[in-house]
Amino acid sequence: MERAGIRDVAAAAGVSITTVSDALNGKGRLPDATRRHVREVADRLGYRPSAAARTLRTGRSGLIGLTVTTYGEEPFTFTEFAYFAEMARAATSAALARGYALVILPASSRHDVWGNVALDGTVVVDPSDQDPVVTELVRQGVPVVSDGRPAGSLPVHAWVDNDHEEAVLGILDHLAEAGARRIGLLTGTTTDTYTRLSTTAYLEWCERVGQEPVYEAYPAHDPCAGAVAADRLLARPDRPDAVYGLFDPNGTDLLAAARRYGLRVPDDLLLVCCSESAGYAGTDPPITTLSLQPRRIGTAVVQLLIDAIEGIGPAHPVQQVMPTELIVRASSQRRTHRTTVSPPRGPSHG
Amino acid sequence: MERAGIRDVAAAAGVSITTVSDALNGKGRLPDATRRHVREVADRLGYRPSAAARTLRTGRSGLIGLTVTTYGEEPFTFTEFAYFAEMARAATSAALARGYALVILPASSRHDVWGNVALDGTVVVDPSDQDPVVTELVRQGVPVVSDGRPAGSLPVHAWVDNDHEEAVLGILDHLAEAGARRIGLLTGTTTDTYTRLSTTAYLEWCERVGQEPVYEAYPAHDPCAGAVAADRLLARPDRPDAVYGLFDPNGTDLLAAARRYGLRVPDDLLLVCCSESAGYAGTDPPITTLSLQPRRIGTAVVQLLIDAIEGIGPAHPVQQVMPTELIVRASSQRRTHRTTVSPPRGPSHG
DNA sequence: CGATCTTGCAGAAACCGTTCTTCTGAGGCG
DNA sequence: CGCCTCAGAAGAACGGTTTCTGCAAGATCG
Repeated sequence: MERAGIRDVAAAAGVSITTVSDALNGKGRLPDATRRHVREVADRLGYRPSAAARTLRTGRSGLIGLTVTTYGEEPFTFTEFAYFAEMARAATSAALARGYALVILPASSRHDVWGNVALDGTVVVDPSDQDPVVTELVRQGVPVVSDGRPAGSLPVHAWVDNDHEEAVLGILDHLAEAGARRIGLLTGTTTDTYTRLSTTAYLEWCERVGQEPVYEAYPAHDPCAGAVAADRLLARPDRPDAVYGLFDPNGTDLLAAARRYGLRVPDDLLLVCCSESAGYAGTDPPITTLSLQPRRIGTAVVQLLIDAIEGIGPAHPVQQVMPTELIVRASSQRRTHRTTVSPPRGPSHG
Repeated sequence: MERAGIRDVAAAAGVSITTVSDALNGKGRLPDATRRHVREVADRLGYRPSAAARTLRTGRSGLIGLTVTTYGEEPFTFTEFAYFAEMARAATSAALARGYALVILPASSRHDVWGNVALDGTVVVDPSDQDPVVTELVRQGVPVVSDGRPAGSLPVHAWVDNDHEEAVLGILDHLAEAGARRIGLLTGTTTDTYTRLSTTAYLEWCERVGQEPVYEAYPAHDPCAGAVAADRLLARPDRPDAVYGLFDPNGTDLLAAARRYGLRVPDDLLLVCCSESAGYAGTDPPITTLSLQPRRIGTAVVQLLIDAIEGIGPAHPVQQVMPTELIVRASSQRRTHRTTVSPPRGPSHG
């Protein structure tokens, strides 16, 4: 039982190949009767046009790459895990809704894999400086949209990102309002834009309010290093009374470290971390998190990319900044029965 | 600047198209000098073979589908979230290592998307009974391997699954050993194989040890229903003194419910749930979880699928049962809070 | 020294749907 | 009645690669 081709349909319907193609794709000038007849015959034969042939002729594959920079062997790291999963999920939905499918392609994939897939465009998550793969793609004229500001002068067609400075400043203010007097930061040693922007925002805030910065940096892609860094931060002589952790696992890391030092959260230590994990609603105490809203980002990135592929919208670079969301939980709110220092600005949260 | 085709390379190198193809793919009978020359010219011209043309000719796209049954709009549900993300990650790595890329294609995708992608094979996660997409794929001769036993008589080429009965029995024994006298179950109302096998294993165990079953079932794909069901379970007159929850969020749901009823974990209530979330190491108390080891499953599924695509290995259905891993934490231990890692009773150690 | 093999490469078919061009009547219009 | 237009449909080119077949020229062998 051979797969039916367009010729088979043409022969069975008693028309030409052209007519079949036109009838099925709604093109050409054909009377409805012919159209219906051809469609019916095609159905009866179980005809499915060959995706490969169509791609070859039209130059469109309907495939979008989802590229993520890798550390070591894994497609994405532990720290980015929940973020990436959510973002990929939203991107998949958005792409599908417009008739495209997503191909997962880590930047460090074997070169032959990249060469073997016909991509109409690519989403790049957190492109590293001068990423050779991205550079090559752009050179070939493949539309590229990035999640996260492209580092350096990577010539992407558009990017979507959060306003990381704004987010950090908001959190620091929130902690200060809750009574924090020395806010520490758990940050990364990597040079990516997220880490860099967040850290400088922290340093600027410290300078503005006149607080000595208290931070520890660690290699964020190492799943064990976070716990050690959290410990170091709380072991310092100038121990902070509030900490913001830039990476997803920092919440549990800091909570565990606090327990080891006999610090009660939020009484002795206020805690916030950046995470998409719903688990932080169930820790004891629940931890306040900053959500980067990966779903909105994933959707936006795909829309922008498909617009670029289909030649819709502005021909030149688009930059879209998405809001973040602070999910306030017990870890960043002092108990009401406790004597609170009057907050530096604004009324305290009820 | 047009993209260079194989003809351009042939012309520039002063040889035939055949020679270029052979030289670049290491086939044919060519002296090394010619090979080198052609390669050099191809490099100079920036020649990249067209993936579409190659696919058309060879019938191989190098693309593997990753299909997941959907509830509502989303590609995968909240309950399966962490599992799926881990599994997809492992599958991606495994596929890439063998030169294939993964395409994410929910079973409910628009039909045109399925038709527009040339797939060499598909991984189906938890195929539902008589899934029309899978049936169609198999009919077309596309290799299909499933994660989870296929329901009904879905004719997949191979499947990989955990031994769910074994796992449940192991957990129940573990809880009984920790002192549980009435073990409850939080289960689902869905008819999928995982839920069905786990529940019947529970019922059998109850019968064997002479315990009256105490369980609550809820629609697992509803993110809110779990909390309600957990509450119901602990509100019963015959309240259990230990609970196993079949789904990922059950741990936090049960913990919250226990708090509401003033039950201490593990003193008054022992808790275990099936989850891949690392967050359960950081709750108070840390919760014992059963890991289905999605990474091993994702890897195995892809290996099996690619073997089938490439015609390696047994021509007929393979069934591979993977071990689970019980990560014992404080929530299921009454005495010392030592953390051990042990698989449930091995099948051959009887 | 002719027959057979091997080497090095070229030509052309095949893959299969889309699109561009052309052809044929039929009907409208002057 | 002849010319023009246009609906309707057919034919052929096209896209880029792989692969099968073929052909000369030199090497080997009996």
